[in-house]
Amino acid sequence: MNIGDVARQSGVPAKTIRYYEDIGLIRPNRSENGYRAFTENHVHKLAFLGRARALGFTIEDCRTLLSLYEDENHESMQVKAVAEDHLRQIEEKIAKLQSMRATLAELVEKCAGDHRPDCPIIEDLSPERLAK
Amino acid sequence: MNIGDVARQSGVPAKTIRYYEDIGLIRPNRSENGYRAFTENHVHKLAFLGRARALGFTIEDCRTLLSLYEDENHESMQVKAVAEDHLRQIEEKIAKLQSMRATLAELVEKCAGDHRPDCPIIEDLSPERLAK
DNA sequence: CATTGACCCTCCAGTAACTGGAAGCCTCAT
DNA sequence: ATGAGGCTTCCAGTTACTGGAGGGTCAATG
Repeated sequence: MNIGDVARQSGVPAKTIRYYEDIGLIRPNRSENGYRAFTENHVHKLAFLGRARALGFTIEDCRTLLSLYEDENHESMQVKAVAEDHLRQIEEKIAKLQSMRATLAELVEKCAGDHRPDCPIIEDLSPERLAK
Repeated sequence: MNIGDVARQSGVPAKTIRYYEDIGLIRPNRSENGYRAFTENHVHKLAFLGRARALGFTIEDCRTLLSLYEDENHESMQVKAVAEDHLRQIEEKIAKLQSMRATLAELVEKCAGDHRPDCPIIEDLSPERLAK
């Protein structure tokens, strides 16, 4: 199978597939003409990667998950550990963003948004406000 | 004032201050010895930048906000527009992360996390599940 | 007066995960 | 044989810094 077919079937862009080969996530063979030659298994792996990436796992996480996916004797606790760790990081990010949102939403609401210069947003960012 | 003092006073690391000069966010003078020479105004600007970055504004947003901050005749609607846009993007990110969290939390909960290989997380990521 | 330690300087490289684009084969159909 | 796609490699750019090497400067001390 050529890269285009694999891209269509897995949902992973050809460019990204080449990149994944570069960093050693997949290792397709080569045809005589120099084209990458993929198997069904590669399609599976790439779909797996696409799904994992969509869940926000890092490439390094993906590398780990992929090796567990391929390992018949993996223990579910290994997988769970990776996922739990990732979940924690997502929750941290959410918390940080929510705090930003709260501040921003408040400032935006207080700002008249008219032709005058007075603006609580700028004031909040300004250090002079501390001196007042 | 030297960069170290400014870093302490503004809370922005020296390394970052140099970077901000590189990309034209601030323009300190130079002393005869080649050291950057900062004024109080630079400290204000850097503190402003630090605050804006903490709220998640991009550097380009910061550039805009800084110029509005410096412009006596700015209109609050200009500021509000930038902030609203940013707020929208934050909300999008939150939504995306929350959706990831929901999926992940469910999978993590369902995973036994023991020595057996069976794992709903891996299964969810696997494309074979589609064939079943 | 020389040295030491704390500052400061300028590059250069690396981070994460791609993405776009140029230049140039390969293949198949007309 | 020619033209449209598809494939190849390699280089550069994205975001916002951060770390480090190699090397001046300054103030105080022995």
